[in-house]
Amino acid sequence: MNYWLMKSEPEVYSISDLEKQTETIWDGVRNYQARNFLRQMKIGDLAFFYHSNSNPPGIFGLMRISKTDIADPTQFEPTSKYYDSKSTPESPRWQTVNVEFVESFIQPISLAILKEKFTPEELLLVRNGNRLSVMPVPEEVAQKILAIKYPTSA
DNA sequence: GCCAACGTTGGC
DNA sequence: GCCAACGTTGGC
Repeated sequence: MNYWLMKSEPEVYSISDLEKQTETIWDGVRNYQARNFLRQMKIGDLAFFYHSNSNPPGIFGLMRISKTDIADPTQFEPTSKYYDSKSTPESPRWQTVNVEFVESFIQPISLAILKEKFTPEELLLVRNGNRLSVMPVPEEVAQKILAIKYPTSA
């Protein structure tokens, strides 16, 4: 089982949207490095839901990968902003996954905290200038994030 | 709104 | 294949 971090602007799609919807397709990723990570995901993997362009930015919840290797349908829709004229259904360029809601953090973990706790080597997110919207999170780092989230009194 | 840090595009 | 111009991301 692997851990991931996936970004979304809450004004576009937030953890509470996912909570209401229960499950959604993570469409619209058009960056090859991010897509390559999406291709590596396995059913049952866990992903931190990161709010970008928000105040504060940070990890707001947790979700689970529920379906993998899906051709992103928006690449075939000419009216979509994610339309890719060079992609065909026979050989789709962009794959993605379905995610299902696990939990919304009562106390979100802000970017400031993440920068405090982790080095750029441990967590790609805190690397200066990083714009990747899908990235792996090492097991050890994921456990520490969950430990911050679950107080030690438990 | 500003701007740094990227990724992509396209001329050559 | 190089690289300048351009577009986008995302923190602040």
